Amino acid sequence: MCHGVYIMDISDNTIKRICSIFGSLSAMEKRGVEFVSSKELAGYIGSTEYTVRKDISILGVTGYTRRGYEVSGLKKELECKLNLSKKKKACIVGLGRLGTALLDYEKFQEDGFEIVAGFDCSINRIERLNTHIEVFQISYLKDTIQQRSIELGIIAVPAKSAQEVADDLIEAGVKGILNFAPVKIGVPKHIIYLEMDFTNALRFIAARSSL
Amino acid sequence: MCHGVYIMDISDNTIKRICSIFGSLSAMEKRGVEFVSSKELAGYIGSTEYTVRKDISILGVTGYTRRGYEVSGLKKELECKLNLSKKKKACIVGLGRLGTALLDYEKFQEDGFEIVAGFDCSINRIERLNTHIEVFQISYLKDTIQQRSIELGIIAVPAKSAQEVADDLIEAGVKGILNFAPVKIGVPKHIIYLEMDFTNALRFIAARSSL
DNA sequence: ACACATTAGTGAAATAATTCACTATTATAC
DNA sequence: GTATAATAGTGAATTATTTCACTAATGTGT
Ligand SMILES: NC(=O)c1ccc[n+]([C@@H]2O[C@H](COP(=O)([O-])OP(=O)(O)OC[C@H]3O[C@@H](n4cnc5c(N)ncnc54)[C@H](O)[C@@H]3O)[C@@H](O)[C@H]2O)c1
Ligand SMILES: NC(=O)c1ccc[n+]([C@@H]2O[C@H](COP(=O)([O-])OP(=O)(O)OC[C@H]3O[C@@H](n4cnc5c(N)ncnc54)[C@H](O)[C@@H]3O)[C@@H](O)[C@H]2O)c1
Repeated sequence: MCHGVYIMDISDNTIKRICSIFGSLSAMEKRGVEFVSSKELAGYIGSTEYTVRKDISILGVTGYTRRGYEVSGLKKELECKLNLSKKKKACIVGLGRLGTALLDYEKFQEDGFEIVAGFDCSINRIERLNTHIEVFQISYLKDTIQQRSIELGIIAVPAKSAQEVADDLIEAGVKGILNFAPVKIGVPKHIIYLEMDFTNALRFIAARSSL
Repeated sequence: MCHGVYIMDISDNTIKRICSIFGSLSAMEKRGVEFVSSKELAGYIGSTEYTVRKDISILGVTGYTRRGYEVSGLKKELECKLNLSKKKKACIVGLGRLGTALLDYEKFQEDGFEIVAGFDCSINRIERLNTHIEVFQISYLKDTIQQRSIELGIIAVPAKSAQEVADDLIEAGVKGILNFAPVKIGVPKHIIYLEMDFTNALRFIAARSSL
């Protein structure tokens, strides 16, 4: 952690918005933008200027009156507060359609997430894969995670195997899990867990738009 | 809409939880489970029994004392209230690694979302695709959406094209958009919009676990 | 130099969401 | 049949979050 801020006291909503802000800042930095106001940031992330200012001030970061926030300065501060400066190693379990799409997605790398291994239970599938990431049979999961100090596990196996895979990942020592299988996985409190359920997303859109 | 409930007055949080509950109920129904308590449901979706009961009662659905909710009954009620009973037609724009993974994902079909078309700007790519879904060059987007009454658009193009694609989808008449490009798209108020940003998800996990 | 407009910072107010506390009901055990 | 325990339903209390209202600072135009 950086200094002065107890990130565990900050709400999930704030952390999620700060992550979005961070993404917007990266894009702006690339475009050479120097300053950005809370109002503009709010537009980029779909929030309000009040909330953006409060979120940023919760992290103890300040801007400049009449100019807003200095883009690369704010980005560095957020990086530090959110502990995003260090590259993080991740692995993907389940190298089917979705898993292989994720495997070679370059943007993870750009954003500091390095996919250093892929796992699948099917030797056939592994042998047929054409990727520059190293892929292993699932039985090597624990050893590989420990040898390479992999901290993040991404689950892309069928729902019925997801819990089992998660248990193995946790036993091997990952600190966080991103789950793409459409099922809620149980994890101990010290493991950070997030689910991306595309079907639920479509349901939400359908419900809200009363199709 | 069903009757008696004004879905637009219900909070996003409640709708999202109800969507998750719906997913859990589908799984339970398949396993032949007959009754489920608010406590169990809370466990499945990662919430509390109080919140689950309140959410369900907001929709005007009731359970049975000492037994909980009747699984298939509750599922039918939610289906009706959330307007999930009718099959919804969707299309995918951008048939790269992610788009093609989504294209043939059978579970969408099972859950009432029918992918009826795919679009890409690259003729080469389209010709090389091996799928049972019909795929088109992007210039056919508007006509196809209108002829087939497609109501949902799924965006899987690079970030820099996402806004343009969204504008075309909206002009063609979709009611909702699910965006996988890591950029916030601006849409008019009557369009339901949801973003799935995997990088932000990883950032959240990294921040929370202080890797 | 001065007035004005813009913008961050922030405590207070308002709003929203969750949790609690309690009631009523009913299945189960004895 | 009665006691008990489990569970939904729900208004009230609590807690969390967002929005507002105001201050202070400072860049811009005249
Ligand atoms: N394909 C999509 O677009 C999509 C969309 C939404 C959700 N999902 C979810 O993502 C997950 C993967 O989907 P997919 O379409 O890639 O499926 P898939 O069947 O193409 O691939 C699954 C892979 O997991 C491997 N696997 C199965 N059990 C395993 C285990 N115990 N350990 C290691 N590997 C194992 C299989 O060999 C296979 O390669 C599923 O849970 C699915 O519901 C996929
Ligand atoms: N691959 C992943 O695992 C992954 C993960 C997270 C996010 N994403 C996001 O999803 C999107 C797609 O990723 P991908 O890896 O599949 O990329 P990709 O480059 O493999 O595919 C993009 C496809 O979009 C097509 N395309 C480009 N511009 C278009 C336009 N204007 N109209 C129609 N088609 C167009 C291209 O021809 C290509 O087929 C990107 O925004 C990416 O950031 C992908």
